[in-house]
Amino acid sequence: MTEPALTRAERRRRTERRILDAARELFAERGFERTTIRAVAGAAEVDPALVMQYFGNKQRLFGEAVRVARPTEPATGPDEAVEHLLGTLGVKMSLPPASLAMLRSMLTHPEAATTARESLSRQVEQVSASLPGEDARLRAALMTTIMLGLTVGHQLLELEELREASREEIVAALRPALRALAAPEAH
Amino acid sequence: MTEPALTRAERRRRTERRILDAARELFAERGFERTTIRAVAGAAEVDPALVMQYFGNKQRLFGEAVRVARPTEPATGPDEAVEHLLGTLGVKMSLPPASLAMLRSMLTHPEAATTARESLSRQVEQVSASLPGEDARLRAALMTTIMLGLTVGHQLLELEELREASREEIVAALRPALRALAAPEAH
DNA sequence: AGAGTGGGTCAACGCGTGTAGAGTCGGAGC
DNA sequence: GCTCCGACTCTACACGCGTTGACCCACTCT
Repeated sequence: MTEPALTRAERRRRTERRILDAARELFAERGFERTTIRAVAGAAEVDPALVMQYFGNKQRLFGEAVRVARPTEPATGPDEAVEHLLGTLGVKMSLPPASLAMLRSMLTHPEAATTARESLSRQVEQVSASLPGEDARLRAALMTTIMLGLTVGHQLLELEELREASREEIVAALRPALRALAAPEAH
Repeated sequence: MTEPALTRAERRRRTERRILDAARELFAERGFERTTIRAVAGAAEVDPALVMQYFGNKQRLFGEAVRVARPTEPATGPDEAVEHLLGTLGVKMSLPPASLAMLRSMLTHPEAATTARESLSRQVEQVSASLPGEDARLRAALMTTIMLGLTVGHQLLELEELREASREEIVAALRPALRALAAPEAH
């Protein structure tokens, strides 16, 4: 019938990707502890042992699932920093599953916590560089944690009060608050 | 020697409290999944079976450990709402262990998530009532999630950038941002 | 066509967990 | 002073987990 025409390497990458996608989804949904290798294998329609064969152990699977490309943009000025942060809230306010997986587990899994800290520190550094004032670092940290709180509340806790607002409404309401932190003198 | 003079009921309450304190501490530190009944019993210097006898099962133990008195203060005005939120950050920015235990597990434990949602919704409602404007509810939600992000970043993730600042510095830096949300017209 | 590689499965092990029930023992009550 | 009660412990069970090693079988290569 239809030619499968899948080389070995292709098949391998395809199932490896299926496993990784399933893992990301489950980690994002339930966190590290509540996600079992068996569940991942089931979602990927694969034997649990194959997951081990590909990724060694659960921890490494998590590490791979959570790995995400991180584009670093240069700093310009306070207003641009604010808009860049607000732009972080993608269309329909959804982060990539890999990031959600990491965030979901950051409070209960040591390695996820480390990854989250590093990622947040980078963002603080980046934002801080484009802010004026001596306490720029603290204000950048506050701006970053504001975005963190918003993401946690909206994506992970799924708070009604946030879910019933559109992205634009949230951005519009939040902008003044971030501006107040970005340029404290000019209020 | 020294009179123990502990009645049965007293002894019982004392050990029950030791268990509950140990549970709170461990839940706050490691979250629900990583905290074992055996570890709680060990920390309370008690047999694991006694924990079961007192609290029935792990879930109920968690529920008891997380239970916290919730004072509801009446709403007055936007400025008071801001100061009330800022006042939430207690001395040295530490929440009661029961609250930390709940927060630690809110992303990975369904029941903790529900409790967190309810608690946050109450706060949104309360703040919202003292804000002007039609989108008061959204702005109140944003103010609440800002505090949530700060608590998560400071208490649970222990971000350096926040830890190296004093409570007063944080309050001072954050106030304008909250004010911008509380009274959007008067900027 | 035959050998061999490698993607994939099967069955099982060891461990730690939450949990249950029988048992112990010292102080309280008559 | 004997008995009972209740705080507390001991032992064990069943289950689900991460993980392992042997195995199978289709496709590729010569």
